[in-house]
Amino acid sequence: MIAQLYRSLQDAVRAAVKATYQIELDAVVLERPPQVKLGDLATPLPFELARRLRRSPREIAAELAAALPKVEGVVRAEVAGGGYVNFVLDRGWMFQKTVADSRTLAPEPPADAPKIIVEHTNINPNKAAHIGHLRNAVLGDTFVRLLRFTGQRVEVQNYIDNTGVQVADVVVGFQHLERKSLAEVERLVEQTSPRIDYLCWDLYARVTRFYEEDPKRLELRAQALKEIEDGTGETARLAELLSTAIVRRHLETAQRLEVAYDLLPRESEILALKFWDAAFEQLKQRGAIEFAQSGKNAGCWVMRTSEEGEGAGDLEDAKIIVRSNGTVTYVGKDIAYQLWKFGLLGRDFGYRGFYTYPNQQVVWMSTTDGQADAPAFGQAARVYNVIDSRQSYLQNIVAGGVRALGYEEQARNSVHFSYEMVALSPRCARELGIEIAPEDEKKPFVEVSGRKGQGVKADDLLDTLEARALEEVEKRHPDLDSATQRALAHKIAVAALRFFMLRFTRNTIIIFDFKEALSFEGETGPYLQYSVVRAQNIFRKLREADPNYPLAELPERINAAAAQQRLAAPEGDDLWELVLGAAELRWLAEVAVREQEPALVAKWAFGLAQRFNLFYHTHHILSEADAEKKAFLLLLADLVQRQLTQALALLGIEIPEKM
RNA sequence: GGGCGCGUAGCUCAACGGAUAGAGCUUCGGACUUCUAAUCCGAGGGUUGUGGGUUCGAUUCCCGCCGCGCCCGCCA
Repeated sequence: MIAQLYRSLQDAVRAAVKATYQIELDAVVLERPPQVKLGDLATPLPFELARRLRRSPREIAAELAAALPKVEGVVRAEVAGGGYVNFVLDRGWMFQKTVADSRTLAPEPPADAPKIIVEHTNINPNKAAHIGHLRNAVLGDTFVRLLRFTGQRVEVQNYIDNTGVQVADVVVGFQHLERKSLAEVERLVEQTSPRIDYLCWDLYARVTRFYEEDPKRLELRAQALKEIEDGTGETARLAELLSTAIVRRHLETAQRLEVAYDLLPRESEILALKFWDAAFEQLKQRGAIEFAQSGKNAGCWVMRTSEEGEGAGDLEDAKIIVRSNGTVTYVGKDIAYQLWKFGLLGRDFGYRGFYTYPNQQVVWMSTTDGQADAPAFGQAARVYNVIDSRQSYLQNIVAGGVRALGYEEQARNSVHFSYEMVALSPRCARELGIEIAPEDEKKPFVEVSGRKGQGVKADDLLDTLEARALEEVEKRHPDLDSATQRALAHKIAVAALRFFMLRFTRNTIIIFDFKEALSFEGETGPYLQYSVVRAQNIFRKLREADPNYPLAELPERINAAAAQQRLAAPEGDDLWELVLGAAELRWLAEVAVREQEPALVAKWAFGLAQRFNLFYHTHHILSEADAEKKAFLLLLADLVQRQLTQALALLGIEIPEKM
């Protein structure tokens, strides 16, 4: 609700400044005063104007307050502190508007609205998903939810590198370490214990050691890679079998966490459908890449890394796109893929339905031929690539490639949604039995490494969380049947995990530690769920005690004047802060999208839950004797419950029926 | 060597250039016959790495230094 009010207030301040001082402002800073007593919104603008006008900030603040045009919802503007203008909102009006807003669904975007593609997860299909992948998937999925909530049309892609060296490595493992035939691996893929992604987790680490023992064995990898890229023959079949089976496991893991995708584009189709050839032609024609005649990059096609202009980038520092043996690098394929996302490649994948979620939503996968009834993919107006910050150099090259082709707008809309990695705390590494190399002894953390098999597997962590949650549920609800208990424990575990991944801002390295990740108390997902469950319990008890209580009539019954009476300062300050918090949801979601920072939503939701818990302790609603006050408190609890439930849905957290 | 990032309470983290730098955890003390305590209240905790600069105002912007991390491959 507060979003429109922010905007109209900013416009009003801008108008007042223009009318009074003939100054055009582009942005007006609005903030929350430190205490609600001082007002509900404030601008420090007079300080800034004081310099330009050579007058005291307080004088200017007074003039601005007087010159402010009428803004609906704002009762008055006043001078505060050394020169702030503080705004006081109409509490009753805000309450009524927020209640109405919380009961209104945002309209679906039209089918031809500009499309946003979010690419996330992108786990190599050669091993189980680990906590690093989890941060990527949870950040990406939450961002998708935020985009959709703010009215955007979104397509979610999870790129599958099914023909790369990592898949080649496990293929080498099966062929040369395990000495398994294709038929034998087919049986392994079907079995549930050990599941194939776990089995490959260990095998991948063994293959790494196998190479280290004798580097000549890397020739086996090169040979396997060549056969996989070629796409025919037994080795390619084995790679296809393994990668597809592991992708299925990854989808199931993601599904446990409420993470879903629309499309799985695969590298095998990028190769088979000659996406690179199309991109290569464009890059050569527009001079975006150059053939190095001499120097260390002789025989390669390279792209200059610095922008045009005087530096112009040295050919020696340029990034190799095509090797001297004529094969394309990973970045080259990535440029082709990026061009395809914007509909700039002039080619398309075929598509087939690959996996169906319980809600009947289909995940599509790229193929060479494809189904006629497939939806239209790609053709995005903007692309977010959710990839950790270690790849920012390569992401810059991808966007640079798009720009070098003359697609300036698409280059600007190629966004690297960057975040820091998840690492293991030294204690955690010890608990996992990871040997720490002597030179790494003093490091503050241990990097997760799929190659070395060092890390916490996503499903293991979720299993542990579910077991912990189940203990708590059994303790509190011994009467419930086992299936119900498990369902509750699952929701709580997901909340703990997703919130843990979201409470850190993007550029904070998460140093993973079991003690913190397994907590259900304090700043955690279960705390938030518990707050909502408490609100729900009030209404459940009310229905039990008084089935005919006219809940549906409350929004009509509590008009602005009635709400104002309850919220009036100073007695109503605490309740008003709760209303103000609840009103911020949509505004906050917009900020989180603009800043690409899902943690803002997590922090905000936690703050609102804290205020609600305090409210819950302070006001015992059901025993309230004053019927009108009780009605108001009920509607307020209902409002907060709705907004918190919505906020948690944005974080991918569901509300258990009981806790 | 070059590029990017980080350094805030004992620990883990917040804080669009604004008012008294805030949370959680930990520690200590208190609140359950109640809408279930996965909760709440109170206390303790800070030279925001360091030295300068810009500014009415700096945790935030700029520069130097110290410490730490990541990236810089004809790997992906």
